[in-house]
Amino acid sequence: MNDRSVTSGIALSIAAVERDTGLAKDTLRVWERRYGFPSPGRDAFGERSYPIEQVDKLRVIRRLMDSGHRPGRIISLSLEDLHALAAQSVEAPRSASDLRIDRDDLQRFIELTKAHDVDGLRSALSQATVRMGVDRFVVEVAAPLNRMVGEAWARGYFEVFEEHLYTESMQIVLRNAISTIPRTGNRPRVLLTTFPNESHGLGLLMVEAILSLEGCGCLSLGVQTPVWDIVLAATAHNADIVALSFTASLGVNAVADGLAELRAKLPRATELWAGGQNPALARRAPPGVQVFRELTEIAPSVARWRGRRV
Amino acid sequence: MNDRSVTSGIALSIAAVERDTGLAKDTLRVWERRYGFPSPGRDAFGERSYPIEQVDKLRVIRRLMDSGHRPGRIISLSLEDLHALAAQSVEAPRSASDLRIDRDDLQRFIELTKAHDVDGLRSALSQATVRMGVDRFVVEVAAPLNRMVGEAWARGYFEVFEEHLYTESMQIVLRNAISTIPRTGNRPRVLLTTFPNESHGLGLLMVEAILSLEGCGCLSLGVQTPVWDIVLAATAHNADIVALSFTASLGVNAVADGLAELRAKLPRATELWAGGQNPALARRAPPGVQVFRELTEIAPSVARWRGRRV
DNA sequence: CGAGGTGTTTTGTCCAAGACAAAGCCGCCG
DNA sequence: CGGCGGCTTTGTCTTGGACAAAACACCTCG
Repeated sequence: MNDRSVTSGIALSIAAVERDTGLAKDTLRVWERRYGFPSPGRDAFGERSYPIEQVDKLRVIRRLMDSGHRPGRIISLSLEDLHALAAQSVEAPRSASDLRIDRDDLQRFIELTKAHDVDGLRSALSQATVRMGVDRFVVEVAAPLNRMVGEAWARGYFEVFEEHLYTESMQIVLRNAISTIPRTGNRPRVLLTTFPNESHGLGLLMVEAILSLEGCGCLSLGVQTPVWDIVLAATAHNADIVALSFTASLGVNAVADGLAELRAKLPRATELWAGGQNPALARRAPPGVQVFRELTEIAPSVARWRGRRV
Repeated sequence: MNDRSVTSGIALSIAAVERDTGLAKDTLRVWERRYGFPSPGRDAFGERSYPIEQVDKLRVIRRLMDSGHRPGRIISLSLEDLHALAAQSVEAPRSASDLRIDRDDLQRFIELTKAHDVDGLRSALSQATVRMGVDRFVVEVAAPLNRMVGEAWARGYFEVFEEHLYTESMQIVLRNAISTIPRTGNRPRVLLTTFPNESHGLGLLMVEAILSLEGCGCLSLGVQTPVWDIVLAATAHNADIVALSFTASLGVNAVADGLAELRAKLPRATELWAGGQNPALARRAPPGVQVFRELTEIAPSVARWRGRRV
């Protein structure tokens, strides 16, 4: 219809800016009203027209927000200040599991990614899989590497597309590893998926690998399954356990509410397991939900489940 | 912040409906004002609350619009009338490639999915791959099957989770097939991805399979890469071609604008290829973009590219 | 010094009604 | 039959206001 989002090369429509930055139109207007930035010009029809430099700045701001900053504090900074902030941003606390890892070793994978050497990265990961075995690979390489990549991205060291390259490569290696695991059993039957708006699927694959090694029957729905459909699938498949994975991309409340709703709708006999880096899981566990902070807790939990079901 | 898109199980917020139907919030409000449908209730905060049945109807309407109908004409029809309309409009314009297909044969895969027999589905698909060869499998099974599943879902025959089961299985089979293809060359170098909000990645895998068979150098970024990052990746990887895949989940305008913007930002020497079921591609092709309506057009195009580069 | 509770600020999303250009459709005239 | 002008339909943009949830700051108690 209206082709108002035509990109003239020097200025973008509000719809184009929404696409490029991920900031909703409403948000762009309200920032303009409150903070005076962005301050788009107007085209011949009286509609907002964003100069490309402002869009670039919006992109940087968006990235800083993803790593914890709030717009009101940073929106008035200059572009250089923003970059400086991004550089010093992450000095985060290390969890216990990180300390066990030889980070220098993992650094190699980061460098391969940064060099865009996808083939090298993929074969290095594959070699690590066979050298270490799938279980150690998942726990000692995949999991901490995911975290490092996330940090590198938040710091601005990685572009979005480099994070995509990494994710795609790791996904291929993990899927490949899973397919090599012989089927040694099928109980408990585990249904794996994520909630809507949670599009990160690597966690799911890591869990699937570990569970398969433990002889569980895994059925993955991929990412973004609505709550009601999780219930339908669990019932249809007669699942013993529903396992969900959460990154920080989902709001704390969405996680808590979703888990509560799912718990209420699931048959009582079906267990609900949740894991991932989402802060909602670091707090008290919702009733009836088993929370996993480390991948290493999975195997003992499977053993316990089998103990209960003897 | 506000997580108003939480799905309460019986009614959805306007943001959730936008996600589920692909209809913009503004469009939903203006339809309500003009046509009286949808007519959402209001929650405790005075905000629109869409009953699930209305969302289903909206989905069907969206589907019909994609095949040429206009909202004002069909929005007041009953759900049965809409289904009847959908059924008869599917009969009519059959594309050339569909005629070659034995639909009864594909029906088997649909039934395996409906029976939730994931192992059966997966091995049937794998067998088809080796029996037919990867290229015929992609063109004659994967592509039409995707379309059938999409239709079955729009018609309400499939639940969301059943569509997920199918997608996950097909993905595994395709990835597996791709990994068996020996590397016979690396030009043209093709970068594969989708735009943000386009989360369907099967099209990408089908294209990757065909291109790999043609001896191209494929690099997939997975789904949902922002325009600017596609440019960065294409430059970094020195890509000859950027290939994008579009389902109907993306708005017609978003496709046209995004392609125009991407075309403007890419180096002139880099070609831009686009394919998929999105109605935007059925119209006139945007300047500087090569549109593919059938997977079979890919191989000749690769040959032509090589001819140009001799 | 940390855990937990309370008040305040920040922030994203929603709402209403109006406007208008682009695209689709219809009928007229050559 | 085909091109062209006018009418209708349709999606997106506009302004300014409102408000709940999240984040933060501060305080208190163990």
